[in-house]
Parts: sequence; structure tokens; C-alpha cells
Amino acid sequence: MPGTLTAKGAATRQRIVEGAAAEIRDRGVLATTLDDVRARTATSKSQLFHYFPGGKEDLLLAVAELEAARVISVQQPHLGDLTSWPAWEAWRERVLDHYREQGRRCPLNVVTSQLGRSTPGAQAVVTELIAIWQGEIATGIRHMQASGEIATDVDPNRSAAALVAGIQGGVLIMLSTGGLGHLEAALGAGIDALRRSRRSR
Amino acid sequence: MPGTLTAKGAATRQRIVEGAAAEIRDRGVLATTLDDVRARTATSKSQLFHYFPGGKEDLLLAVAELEAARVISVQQPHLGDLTSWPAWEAWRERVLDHYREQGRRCPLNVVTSQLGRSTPGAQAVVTELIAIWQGEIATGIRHMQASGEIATDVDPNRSAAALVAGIQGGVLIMLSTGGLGHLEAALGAGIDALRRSRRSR
DNA sequence: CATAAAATGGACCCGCAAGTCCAGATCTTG
DNA sequence: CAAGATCTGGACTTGCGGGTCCATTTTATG
Repeated sequence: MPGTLTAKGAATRQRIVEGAAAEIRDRGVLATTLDDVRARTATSKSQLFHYFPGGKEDLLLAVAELEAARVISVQQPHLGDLTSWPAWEAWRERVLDHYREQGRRCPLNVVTSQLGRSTPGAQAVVTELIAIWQGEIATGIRHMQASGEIATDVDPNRSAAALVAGIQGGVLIMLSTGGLGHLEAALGAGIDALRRSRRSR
Repeated sequence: MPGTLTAKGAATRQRIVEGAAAEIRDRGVLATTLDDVRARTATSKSQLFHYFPGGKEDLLLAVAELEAARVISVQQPHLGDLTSWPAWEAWRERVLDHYREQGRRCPLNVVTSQLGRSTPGAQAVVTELIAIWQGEIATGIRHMQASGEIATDVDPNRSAAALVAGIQGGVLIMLSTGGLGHLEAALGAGIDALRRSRRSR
């Protein structure tokens, strides 16, 4: 492991992580070998272990971090600005569009399900991702409560948790069945519940 | 592959599947080798390939079918009898209890995420499981609509889909974080939405 | 420009686990 | 009880893929 990274070194490291992520997206974690990554990124075996001393596990962890960041960033700027019903709709559409075009490949779920429970590092990545996601949604709910669009007896964290769970499940089901129906239903039901909260008191 | 199974043969086959399922529950798919299964079930290599000519994949598929059946049966008889609010509550408790005690191990999600998208067989198992689960819930909703406990403008299939997605996501998150909060929130929010439907019109 | 650290290439090792094979035991059924 | 199927034991092969090693080249820095 290098003490300090050269500019060239940092570039190579990044190339490896991105190449590995792409390979995994294309062919799955199970089917991706270090040799595949090596071939795709035009690097040598020693480079892989130079930048990821822990071997494959290290590399997978770096990929998981990259993909976790992607999951959030692809929802922006909508996710950070849930301040009106049209904004919620825009976010909803964005999420659906993303998974529609991404089709069968949810890189993060794939990666984490591979090393999910095993390594504490990967677990931390997932936990943080969920926390951020849920936090953004909860902030949106509080904002809507402040402007009187959502009833104040709604628990922002709990509702956000339910919504995140629904999205996760919807994506998971899509990965197996190929259908977007469940994701669409979960998003719709979750947002509808918020929207109707005012009227139901 | 045997043309017909002897009584003894059937027993052995079953012993293998159940042993493999237990091993996977204990140590994960990744860490489970055919030798582990062989040791645990007191069988020989040739027996494994005698009953599962397709090798590991065949065996995993059989395990997936077993676990899928378990997922449903553990929710019975409640899942098949969602005809009153107390019944819904009982079902909810059962699901939570099950995953609470099962802790970090969701055998089905583990198995399917391993070969999920790859093999059409495993995909069929998951698709069918989801369909049955969702169908049972939808039936319960229709029953409650008939007795006036749920508003008639609720789409049973869509609501059931959202609920199943929430449960799946909640379980998935529990697998990574260890917390039951999301599952609990998803179940609570989903049922609450149904319960409030009458009042919100 | 000298020197030490970092980066690179690629040959090599090694263990593991899936899968093969066949001899022999056991069962079924006419 | 005989014959053909089914079942079982376990040694063996094989390939793959993660990980090691070291020689060589490139880069930073005084």
C-alpha cells in the first residue's frame, strides 16, 4: 500500500474502481473475477493489489461506496428539495425513470448482497446510505408539515422509513421479476398516504 | 438421474435439501460448499450428483423452493384469514416475530440474490412467491371491503403490491443494518393506510 | 541529476471446491 | 430368488481464480 498517492496513481486507482463497477454492472459480482477487471482496465495483477491490499474484498468495498453515492446523486436535485407536491412528483418520476432504464441491474443491491452481512465495512456503507436517504425524505416531510401540506401527527422519520423500505423492496422485486409494478405501487402508496394525511383527521 | 425414486431415495434427497438449507441458513450461500452439505447430511459426493444432476445450481434451486414455501407457511394461518382488524394485527405480529427471531438470516433473499437473475428457474420461484403473497393480501383487502372496513376505491392489488414491497424492503434493510425499524414502519404504514381509507373520503 | 518512493508488468504458486467415475451394496418386482 | 434397477462410498481429476513475488520503469523532490 502506497503511503501517498501520485496523481498518476490516483487516476489508476479510480480507473480500477470504475472499471470494476462497470464489469459488475454488466456481468454480476459472482461472475466478475479480478482478471476481468484487470483486462477491462488495462492494468496488471500487481496494480490491483498495490491499490487494494485487502484484495477483492477491498475492491468490492470501494465499488460499493461508489455505487452508494450514485444511488443518491441520481435522485438529485429532487431528493434534496421535496418542498411541494410537484417536487415530490418530480422525484417520484426520477426514481421510476432511473430504475426503468437501468433495468435488471441494481449494482448496489448486488454488491451488498454478496458481502452484505459478512464485512462490517460494507454494512456501514449500506447503513449510511439508508440513513441519508431516509433523512432527506424526512426533511422533505417536515418541510411540508411546516407549510401545512402534511398533517402534523405524521411521524416524519417513520413515514420516511416506510417509504425507503417500499422503494428497496420494489427494486428488489424488479430485480427478480423484471416488473416495475411493485416499485410504482410502493412509491404511489407512500406518497398518497402523506398527501391524504391532512384530510383524514 | 433416477427415473423413479425409491422410498429410501426420496428420503435421502429430502435429507440433502434440508441439510443444505440449514447449512446455508447457518453460514451463508457463499461459504457453503458441497462438501459441507455432504458432511452435514452424511452422504457421499455421488449421491449429491445422483439426486441433483445439475450440481450445485440444481441443489440451490431446490433449497430456494423449500425456503419459499417456508416464507408463506410461517405466516399461516393468519395470512389466509385477513378478515378483521385483529386478524391483520395478528398477522403483522407474526411477521415481525418471525424476522425478529430469525435475525440476520433471510435464507430466501440470500439464496435468490446469489442466483437470482442468472437462472430462469430461481426467477420463477421468486415470481411465484411474490404472486402468492400479494394474492393472499389482496384477498384479505377485498374481504374487508365487502364488510365495509376498507373503502371501495382502494385497489386491492395495488395496495397489496405496495405492502409486499414494503415488507421485502424492510427485511432487506434488516439484513444489512440489523434493525427491525424499517420493517415495522413499512408494515405499520401499509396497514394504517388501509385502516384510514374509510375516514379519508 | 541523483535517489528514494511509487507504479507497473507479468510469471508463478497454491488451495479449494465442483464435478467425474466406477466398483460394490441394496432394493424392487416378476 | 434372480435380474435389473437404484443407491452409495470415496478416490481422483481439473480448472479457476485469488494472492505472491520480484524485476523494471516512472515519478517526485532536494
